[in-house]
Amino acid sequence: MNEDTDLFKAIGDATRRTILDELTSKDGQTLFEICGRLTMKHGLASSRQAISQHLTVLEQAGLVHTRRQGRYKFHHLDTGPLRSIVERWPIDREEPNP
Amino acid sequence: MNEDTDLFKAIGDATRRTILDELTSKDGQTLFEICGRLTMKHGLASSRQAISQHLTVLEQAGLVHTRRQGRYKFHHLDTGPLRSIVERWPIDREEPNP
DNA sequence: TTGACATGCAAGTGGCGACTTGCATATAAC
DNA sequence: GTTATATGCAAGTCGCCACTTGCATGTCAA
Repeated sequence: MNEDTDLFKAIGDATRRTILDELTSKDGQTLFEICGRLTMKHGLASSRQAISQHLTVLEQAGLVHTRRQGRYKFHHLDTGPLRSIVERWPIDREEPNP
Repeated sequence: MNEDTDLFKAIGDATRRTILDELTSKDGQTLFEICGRLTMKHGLASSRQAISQHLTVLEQAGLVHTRRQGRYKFHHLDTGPLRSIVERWPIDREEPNP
């Protein structure tokens, strides 16, 4: 599976996009913290295992990097791969002023 | 199904991304023209019906607009919806010079 | 009008992916 | 050492989606 496939597959799932939103608002969360905040803030009721698998997919796509510390594993957002989308097709960056 | 779901689902398929590539290099193609060029240039061997269904998905996502003229139907690219991706997460637009 | 061309529609099939379930491992608190 | 905490792994289920198949509709040329 090539890089593009990994990337687009990763952002193709609504729960994974919400996880990216969560890491945008607070970077470096643990799995349990993400689970809790997804339930609280976003009303999602996904199990820990489901979220864990989502994080694995995001990591394979290079959108999330992890850092181990004792029994904790912190997840960090990296939007770098998303730039390839912007560069692939001609996107107008700014709306012209009316 | 909300807008985001349509958009990310649309670009989640490799064949549909190749169609967007094709329309980027030559806009306003008919279904048959797209089929031919996908086979020639990209080595894809998808049937006409499959491509037609892909174009429907792209149109639902707002990435492709169509224009009917007699028995022909021309397909036009619109990258506008892709901007929502750029705006959703903080993407560094430019690499800093080394 | 007859035939060729361009597209549309709808049911059926197969595989991939999201999610669950159950257990395992590792670290830290007591 | 014992228990609780945080995460990992793997098999199984189920629904969705890409693709096919077959036929229908509409347009233009002769």
